[in-house]
Amino acid sequence: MSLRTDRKRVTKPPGERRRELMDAAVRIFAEKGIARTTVADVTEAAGVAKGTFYLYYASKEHLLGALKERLVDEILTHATALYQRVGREDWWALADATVESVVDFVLARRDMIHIIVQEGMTPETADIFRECEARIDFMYASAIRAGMKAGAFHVADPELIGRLLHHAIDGMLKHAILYGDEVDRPRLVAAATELVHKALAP
Amino acid sequence: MSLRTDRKRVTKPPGERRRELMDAAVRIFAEKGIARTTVADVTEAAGVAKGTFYLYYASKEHLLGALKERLVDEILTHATALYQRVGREDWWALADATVESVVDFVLARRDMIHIIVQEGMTPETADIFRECEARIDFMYASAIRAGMKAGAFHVADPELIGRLLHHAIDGMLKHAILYGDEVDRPRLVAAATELVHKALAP
Amino acid sequence: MSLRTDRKRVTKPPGERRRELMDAAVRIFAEKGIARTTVADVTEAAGVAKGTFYLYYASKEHLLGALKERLVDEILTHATALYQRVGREDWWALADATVESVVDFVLARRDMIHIIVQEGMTPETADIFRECEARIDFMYASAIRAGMKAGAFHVADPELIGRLLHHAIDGMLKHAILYGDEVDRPRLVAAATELVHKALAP
Amino acid sequence: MSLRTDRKRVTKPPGERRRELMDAAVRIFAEKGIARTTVADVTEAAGVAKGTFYLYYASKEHLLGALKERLVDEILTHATALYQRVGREDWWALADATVESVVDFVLARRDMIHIIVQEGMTPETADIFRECEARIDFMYASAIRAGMKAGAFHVADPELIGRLLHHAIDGMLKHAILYGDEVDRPRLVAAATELVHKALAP
DNA sequence: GATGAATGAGGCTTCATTCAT
DNA sequence: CATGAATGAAGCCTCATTCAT
Repeated sequence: MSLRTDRKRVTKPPGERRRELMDAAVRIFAEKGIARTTVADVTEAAGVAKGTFYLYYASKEHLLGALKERLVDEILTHATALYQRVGREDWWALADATVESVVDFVLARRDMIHIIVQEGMTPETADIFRECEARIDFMYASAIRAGMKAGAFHVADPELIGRLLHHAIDGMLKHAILYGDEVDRPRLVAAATELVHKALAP
Repeated sequence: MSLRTDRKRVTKPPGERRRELMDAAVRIFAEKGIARTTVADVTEAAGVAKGTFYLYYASKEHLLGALKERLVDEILTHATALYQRVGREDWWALADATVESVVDFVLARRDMIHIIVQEGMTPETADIFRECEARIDFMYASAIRAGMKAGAFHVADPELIGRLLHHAIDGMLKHAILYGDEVDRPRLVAAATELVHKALAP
Repeated sequence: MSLRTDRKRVTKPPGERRRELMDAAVRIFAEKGIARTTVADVTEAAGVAKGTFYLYYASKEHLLGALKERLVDEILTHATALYQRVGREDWWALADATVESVVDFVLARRDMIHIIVQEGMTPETADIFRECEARIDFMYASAIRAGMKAGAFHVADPELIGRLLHHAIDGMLKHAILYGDEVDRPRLVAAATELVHKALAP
Repeated sequence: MSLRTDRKRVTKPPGERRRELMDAAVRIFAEKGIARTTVADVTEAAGVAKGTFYLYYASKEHLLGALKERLVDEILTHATALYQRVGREDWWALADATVESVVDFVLARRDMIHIIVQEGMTPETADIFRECEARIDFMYASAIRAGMKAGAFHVADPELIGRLLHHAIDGMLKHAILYGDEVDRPRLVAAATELVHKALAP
């Protein structure tokens, strides 16, 4: 009945092992919750011995921190790429592209988002997210302001409208992920686009 | 000879004890997180002995369940009250009142919302929230549809727009609660109202 | 084959439990060494559950600290009692009594001394022993000086001679305890007394 | 790509490697205690990889054994050299020389003595020390007896007096080493010599 | 009902030792 | 010979839960 793989002792480059542990952790954390996941669960899923975990992370908490940082990096990279396009193309096309891009970005990271939504915010790690959100809010606000200057958009409070729209889409997706709902992407994109258009239209 | 607080052995009506435990739990959970809060922390905050806890709740998990149920009840009561007003008064006034009402409802429950946002969603308790959200979504969608029928509103996808608007405001508030931000209520209400108006306007 | 006592849940006064844990610890530590003794060993010997240990001591290290403090207290009490007699009785009789008394004191605490000799000095706990030894050295030196003033003793360096004599007897006893040797008390007392007499004689 | 010290793969004669490991171990053991020192600490201090350790010692325990044996060998060599002089020179000069020689021997091995005093006596290794001490005690006793036969010394119990004097000086030094005290060598030698003279004088 | 000492399962972490390179 | 990533047994400690008073 033993599932013990009778592991062969395999040495891998540190980067790869790290990634394997991270990926295994994301999978298991999303599946059963962080609190209910033991380090043993993670290492088993990653196919390594329990001790190996501590070669790469000082504790479960540290692994979580690394996961969050990775997500934050990806978010910022993604957001920055979109932000670069501001002013270089049609304002409404960019708005539409942003909606779609955000939807796809989040859906491509269901597990990780699930973790965050489920129980991800300890006082210690809240900071990196707050910082991340602040930067994104700034980009949204700046983009809206630029669009207003160009005469394309008009809103009374660019900053808050940006954040409200952000939360609208984000909240929708997180809700679906949290409850394991199927997402009707085209319909969601259509509705979100409608909302954004109406919100930004002069 | 005990060095502990020489607690008096006080008998209280079950309802009151229950409420005391719940309130203490909400306070402490919000403060240091559910996982990091022990049953002893809760009973200490409630001013009772550890064993007393188990006279009222079968487990820490059950207390959490009770807390969530209480919140869900309040949410539904609140939403239902608003929903009763549909069709009986001016559509835009009702929309505005709803925005304000939701904002106040959430802000009045910072601690409990903090708990939920932070780490409150276990697979077991997800169901009651999903159910709750579903009902609310239904009310929003119904109200919007009614408003459309009355010629006041116009949207392409009442259901999704309702949910998007809901998440816009909700997400905004949760974000503030999670990061302990001060909320500029008038400004938030103004921006949210602007968004709702634009979104529902024909 | 199970030796599990199927422990009855017994509540005892804190002082008694503490003492039981201490006594069990001294026994086991002396028997198999501190490093090789686990908390489980101690609790088993004390007839309590593992968790009970932590109701009384924060860690194995803390228990050790408490044991050492207890020993230091006993040593100082004993030394002080002897020191009170200085000047009130015959100088040589007091010297003889001191020798005997020290021998008996140490032999009555074989286990605890064993622990100390074996591996008892961590940087953290060294301080309380250094302090203890300093006080005792002071008493010996003072007593010898007093005896000199009274014309009974004569030594060139009262302080160092006091310490040398102290170490002579102490080292002898610790050696015997460490190696589990039988101690021929009368012979040891006779030899030590001879040494002390010759050392202090004018 | 490694972030570690890029150690060169150096092959050294076994004797040298052994000595390097021993010396590193003595240094680190004395510094932080045996229990708190890991094999990794030792190899790091010795500038070799962890695995290399096991090419030279079967276990941490074995290294400790080797260390102790080395000390015991040195002690016996030293003691034997002194013992050879018995009967060939002035009795009191030899006594004085012995005192000085012992003081210097111990002080030259502070670290190793520290290790022994601190926590070095396991049931397994106690034997080699007991044997060592027995031989030394025998030499002292024999020397004193010879001195008595020659009319130079007089004591009632040569064996015990020898051991007491031995412990007097030894204990003094160990105490200083254990607590990191500075040793006033001339004063200590003077006092110890005084004691020895008085003790052995007829 | 109320208490809080006692319990012990279970998770975290360390580190001596192994072994593929 | 030398390396150091990998292993996993072993121990520490926490804390939800029980139960004798």
